Amino acid sequence: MSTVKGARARARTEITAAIKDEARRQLAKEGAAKLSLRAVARELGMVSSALYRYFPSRDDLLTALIIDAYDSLGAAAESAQEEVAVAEPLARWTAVCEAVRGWALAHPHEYALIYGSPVPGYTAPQTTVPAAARVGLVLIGIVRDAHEHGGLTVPPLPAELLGEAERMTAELAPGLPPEVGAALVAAWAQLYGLVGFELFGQFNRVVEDREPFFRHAVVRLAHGVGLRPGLPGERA
Amino acid sequence: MSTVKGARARARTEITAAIKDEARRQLAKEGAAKLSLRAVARELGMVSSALYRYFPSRDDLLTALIIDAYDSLGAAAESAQEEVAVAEPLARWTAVCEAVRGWALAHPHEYALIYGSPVPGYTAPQTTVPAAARVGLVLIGIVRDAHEHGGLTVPPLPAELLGEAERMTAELAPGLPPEVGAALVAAWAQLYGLVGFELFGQFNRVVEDREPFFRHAVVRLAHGVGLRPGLPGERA
DNA sequence: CGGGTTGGGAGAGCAGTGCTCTCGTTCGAG
DNA sequence: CTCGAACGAGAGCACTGCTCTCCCAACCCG
Repeated sequence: MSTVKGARARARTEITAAIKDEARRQLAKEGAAKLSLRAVARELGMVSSALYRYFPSRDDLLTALIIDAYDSLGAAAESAQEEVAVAEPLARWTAVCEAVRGWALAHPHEYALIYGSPVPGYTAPQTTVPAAARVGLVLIGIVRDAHEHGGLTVPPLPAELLGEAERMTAELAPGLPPEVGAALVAAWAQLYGLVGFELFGQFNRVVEDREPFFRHAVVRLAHGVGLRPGLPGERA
Repeated sequence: MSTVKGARARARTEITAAIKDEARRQLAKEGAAKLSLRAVARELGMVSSALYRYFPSRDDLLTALIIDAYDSLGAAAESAQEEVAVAEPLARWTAVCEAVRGWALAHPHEYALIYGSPVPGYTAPQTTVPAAARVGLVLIGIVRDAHEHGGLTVPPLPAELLGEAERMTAELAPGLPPEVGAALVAAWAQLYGLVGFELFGQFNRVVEDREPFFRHAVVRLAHGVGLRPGLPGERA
């Protein structure tokens, strides 16, 4: 697709991109709360009302930025994963987690935009779902590989959780044991807790040397989903 | 303190409280972003400029609400703890975690205010620190009791983390082994991750039956800091 | 009791915001 | 070539946080 297109359509995509770029710049500098449509327009040399030809509202602009942020984070996670051999699932796991943390520290406001407090009443449109899922899919893939090659050991579930664990595992990681699926979702949320606490200042005056702390926490998270240091597959 | 006070001082504290109450109402209904000084003043039948006699800026009002929220959450955690015997640390742990989750679900916007994305450039004033620490202190207390009565088993730390773990444990939970201190801080952040993911909608279409999921995750968190189901103290 | 001090409410006003509407212009498909 | 759609400019509305000035009433002290 993306045929030659007339000058008008070309201009439209270019201007749309320019608006998003400028908005992202303001977002990175001042945060979502201070992102002003008028300021973006001003910086681009256009008048504020013209901007509404491209984004029907401020929320729509933010939504576009959210999708981009999810994609950027997902891409970071994917490329981190690809740099470690499949046969070393624990190393893959930690690499991905550290990539997530690194991305968050490099793009704090964008991380806050996607994982921080959502605007009340604002429910993310379905458009964001695929982009948002990418990091989760990476983690699922790592654990699935480990499961197929080596086997995972996770303590059994309490009876009250069994049904729900089976349901959600079947839906998002079919083939994995339900204990692993449940542990995976929990680990995902906990990873987000670790990153968020550091990013949002909750570790100030508590944890000083964050990298080793995070590394260790993430390894223990991996243990929680059954990934163990030695014997990942022996025979890849 | 708090002597009879003249009518003027009395009115001041009353009006200050009324402003906070109305602000809290708006916060609960619409969220922090839409909390408007003018709307608060309007609702109270005063003019907006009068409100600045009580709070020098919108941020100061928000800070007051943040402290109140921390205190309310801390009180919820403390009272949940007190309802379970000291001799059952694991039950205490889960009770406190569930109290935190319950409070968060009951006061989503206030939870977002304290644990969500902070306004960029806004660093929480030192005033908030004691209130913010209460939940952490409760968790530390539970683990300390368990450690003194029964003993905890936590895997050893990697060398690179030992020094930092000793430092932070000495500072906020002296007496505990450094492995436990580090695990505790991590568990605290992870608890926040679990609650945040549920609250901010990240579990939508993923986890449906949240209570058992949370309960199980929290028990495994407790295992991570060394709390084990049986033998907590035998002899309280 | 009386006068000065001060705390606090009222109002106007400034600069900024998101968003709407109207009015020309210009591009491009039929 | 023409006519409709896309687009930019500008004015304007309702709202925001915050400041400044004015003025009254409560308070403290002699």
